[in-house]
Amino acid sequence: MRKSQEIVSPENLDLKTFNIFKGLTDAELESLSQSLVCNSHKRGSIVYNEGSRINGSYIVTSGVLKIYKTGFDGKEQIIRFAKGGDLIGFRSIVSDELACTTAKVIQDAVLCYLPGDIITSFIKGNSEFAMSLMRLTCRELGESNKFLTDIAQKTVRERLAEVLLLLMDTFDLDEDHTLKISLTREELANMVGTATESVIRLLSEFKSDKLIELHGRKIKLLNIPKLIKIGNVYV
Amino acid sequence: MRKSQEIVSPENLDLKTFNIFKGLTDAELESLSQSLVCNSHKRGSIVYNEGSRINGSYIVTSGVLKIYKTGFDGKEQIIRFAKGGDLIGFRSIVSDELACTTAKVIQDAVLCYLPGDIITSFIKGNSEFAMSLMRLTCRELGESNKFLTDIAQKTVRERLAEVLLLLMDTFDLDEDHTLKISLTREELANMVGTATESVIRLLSEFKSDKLIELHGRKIKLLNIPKLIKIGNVYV
DNA sequence: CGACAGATTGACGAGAATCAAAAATAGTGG
DNA sequence: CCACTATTTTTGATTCTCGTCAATCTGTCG
Repeated sequence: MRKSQEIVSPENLDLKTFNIFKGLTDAELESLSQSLVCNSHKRGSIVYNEGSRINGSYIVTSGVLKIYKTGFDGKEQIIRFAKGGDLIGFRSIVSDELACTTAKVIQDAVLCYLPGDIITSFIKGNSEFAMSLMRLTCRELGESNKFLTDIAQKTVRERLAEVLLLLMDTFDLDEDHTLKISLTREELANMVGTATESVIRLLSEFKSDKLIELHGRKIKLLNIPKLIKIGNVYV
Repeated sequence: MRKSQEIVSPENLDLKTFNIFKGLTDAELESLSQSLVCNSHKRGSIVYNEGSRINGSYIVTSGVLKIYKTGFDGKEQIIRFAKGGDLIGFRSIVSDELACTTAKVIQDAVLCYLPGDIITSFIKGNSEFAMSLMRLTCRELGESNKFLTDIAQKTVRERLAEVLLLLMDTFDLDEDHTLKISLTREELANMVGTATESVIRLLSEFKSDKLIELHGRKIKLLNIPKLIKIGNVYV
């Protein structure tokens, strides 16, 4: 089973298109592109593991990854997804701790490795970069706290509706209102924080209520306002 | 009912003792102490409200605050506590968003206000400060993700044991193994993410099992290893 | 003393987890 | 491209944790 690790040339990569690098000078961008090593990773491959030491970060140029924690009984809790344009793994670099999540490819991806030293040197040398990285982290923290409250207080039904809407925001719908991302029922359950069977039952309830349509792993959203109402999602 | 807002002179405040300010130069510390306005806040007073715009941050010099989010049905979810030495409210400054939590005093506190501009200027001007603020945020993010997973996967019983241990780590025990912090049953429930009655029932179960002793709001930990086991808390 | 917030206990039901088994689908190798 | 296997999805039955409601009790404070 050949997985991941086919080198991709980073030359044709326009770093300026990555929001996070907007603040870098031309010289810094040059040194950045020198240090980048880009690889393609197949679905299923693990980029880094919870508990391991990470010495660098990865820029996602294409594909999708799930970032999750493993509970003490082995169940995964998906914290978020990463897609093209996202930077992953820098938390551990900055906080100087072991990785607190696992990053796994769920749609074939091209990732560019970025040594930790470069990140720290950019943070130290370029305050605008530092500020935007910090802004990113703070927003993520806000998200995480919101999600924490939802899981603690909302029912599974509410959370599932909310997750569908979240997936819509993150990955968009195609022309016919179908979520562009395909997840297994188990992955959905691991986002919602419930059992796979509960997700299945609720999805088919939503289907009978004409809120969604199911075609294998593809989910079509028929009635978004109602989903918003069910999920108690504001703004 | 006179609440909060008694001015306290900040002169006798040694900023160097605050970890977060370790990286600042003497000049910066000087300008910092010029800008500080310190007030005492009584139990029950709210420092800032979820959804409001914050223009500055607060250093906690003494006392305890709870930082919480309010769910759509009005129930509080406690995210964390802040005590002497902590900096609160800077997340919104950095991310340039409205406050995503409420900060409420639960033990009379002295707080020093710190204008947002100063924080941003320190971040921009002092890379060591930027780095340590970022480290703080990243650690908090790690915590939040861990807590998220726990709430999603652990039972109320496990979470209550874990919360008792967390309170031990955060606020210490006094000589006779009693938690130094006193919380209402409702506050405990809002940490654990459950109903008040459930906390009460489980606490009295723990008591019958000789794991804890209850004296009003004071909780004495009798069998910490067992609590660790129940809570599935590692390291 | 009376009022009030917080704590406690009991009864009950709903929501969700678990277990088991069958059906459908995807992935694999020849 | 087909057949075979493994994985995923689905459904049903059952159990049980936990939330809700209601009533009582306790302690505090003016």
